[in-house]
Amino acid sequence: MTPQKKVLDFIGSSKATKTHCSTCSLNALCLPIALEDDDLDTLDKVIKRGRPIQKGEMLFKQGDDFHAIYAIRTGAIKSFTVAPSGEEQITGFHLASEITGLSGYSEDVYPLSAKALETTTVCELPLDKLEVLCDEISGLRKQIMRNMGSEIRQDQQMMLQLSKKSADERLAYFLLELSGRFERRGFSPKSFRLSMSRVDISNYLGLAVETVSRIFTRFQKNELIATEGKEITILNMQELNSLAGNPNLNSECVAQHQ
Amino acid sequence: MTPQKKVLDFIGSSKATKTHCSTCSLNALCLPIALEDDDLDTLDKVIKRGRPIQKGEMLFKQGDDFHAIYAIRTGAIKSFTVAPSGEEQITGFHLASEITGLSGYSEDVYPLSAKALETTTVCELPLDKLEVLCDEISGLRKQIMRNMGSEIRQDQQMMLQLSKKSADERLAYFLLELSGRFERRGFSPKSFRLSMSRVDISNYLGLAVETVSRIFTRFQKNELIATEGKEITILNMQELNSLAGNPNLNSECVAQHQ
DNA sequence: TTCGAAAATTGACATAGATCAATATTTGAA
DNA sequence: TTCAAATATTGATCTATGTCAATTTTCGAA
Repeated sequence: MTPQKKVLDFIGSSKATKTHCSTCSLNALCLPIALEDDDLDTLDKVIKRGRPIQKGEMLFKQGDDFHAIYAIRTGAIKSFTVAPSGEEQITGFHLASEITGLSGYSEDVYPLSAKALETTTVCELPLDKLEVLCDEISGLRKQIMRNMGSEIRQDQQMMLQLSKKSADERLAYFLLELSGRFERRGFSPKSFRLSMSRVDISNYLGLAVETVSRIFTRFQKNELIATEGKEITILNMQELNSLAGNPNLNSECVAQHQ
Repeated sequence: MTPQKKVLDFIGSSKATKTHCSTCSLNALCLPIALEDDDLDTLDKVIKRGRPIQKGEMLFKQGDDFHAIYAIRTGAIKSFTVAPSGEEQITGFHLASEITGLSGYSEDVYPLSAKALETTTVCELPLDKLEVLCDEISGLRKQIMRNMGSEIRQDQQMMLQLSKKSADERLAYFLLELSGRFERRGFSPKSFRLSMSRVDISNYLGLAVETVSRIFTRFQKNELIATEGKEITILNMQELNSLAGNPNLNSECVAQHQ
């Protein structure tokens, strides 16, 4: 595995750091190329590090001019579209180290809004500067396209969940998917913070709040998970996985014939 | 509105044509820049125009190496993922003039399969050549990213449909969305070919075949649509629109206070 | 043109999860 | 610390749509 420079580590620091990651996170802006120091400096000049965004504040709004993409340094945000009828649909949650705003590429305005779920700090990558950089640094272009590809893949995965899976399967999938993202960020996949409300979760999963709440309690009764405030602990990963319809995802040694 | 060169018109012909389109289709590779003749020649050398693909044949398969994106010249294809559990989920239909295979950018293999719904001809744009071209022609890169952005937007729209809308609303939305795509291709939005089966439609919309079938008959009884073989005619666009939850989408003159 | 298989339609019934309603718990501002 | 508002949980129904089953229609090969 080629060492990869994590641009986000760089973005996160005021000076260029040269951390490497062995596996590339689905959504992080990991570059499969080594950036020259010059390029790092250029990038540094381009990045805007703004004030923290408070819980409930908007990062950008549906219909705003598409002027930047954002790398999240700390915190979490939710993205959602609002239909002409007024219905809101949460299209995704973004955690630290992930990129948001990419769908703006569709037509020069953001087709969705992004709101902070907790106090959040971001790096703004202004589009005009990024455009120039993309032409200069071919690897950067590739990596942004890779990120967009991942978002497409993730959304299509979600379509499958929404159209084919039961409520139990959806919640199990949701928790495991989150868990995996924390793991890739180097945190424990067993215990993490659920910064979104039950309403947000139910909206995202296409279920009623009551249904989600009921399943949470049942999962706890069955000792699949434990919750304490916003913290959640996954007690039985194996079982949760099979519930989610992934017979043996995280199992290292479930050897079976055939 | 700036005249835009339709690369697909070019791709469709053996010699460079210079057609323009006034409005840019959501998914077509319309360039908002004018290509130089040199660039057109370069592009011409890159494009592979293969044998027609017969109904039921695969264009590419989930897990195949990501080596090309495809512009559809004639015909129609469906894209679908198959979950570890074996369930299939159709993630989209692609008609002539649209681009498919973009989600391959996520991780060097196609995360989904594409199968022809009828005899289909495509232009293959090999990735390696395209990469080089993207570096040379900045507008090309932008346009491909725009296409990816549109796909994200479309998928997220679909998430809303799948998680919030009733069966009636979904089918109405589906028909209108298709209609719109035909219109943008310069065909009648009122009468077009439904090349996908009821099973395909139901799978895509997250419904049972029986439900879709029932709604088709009901829509016909209510004189919203008429079908004859694979041809469908939209009789009452207005009503269908309000059913789909878009109170006044195509209405030019539904002026209302507020 | 005919025939068998695949696709579509229609009907009867079952159920997962929505909805409505009441209560409990958490949060955060004073 | 206290209290009101927001959020979450639990219970009792109701319903849209899935499932199973039986025709009917369409399609494509011989």
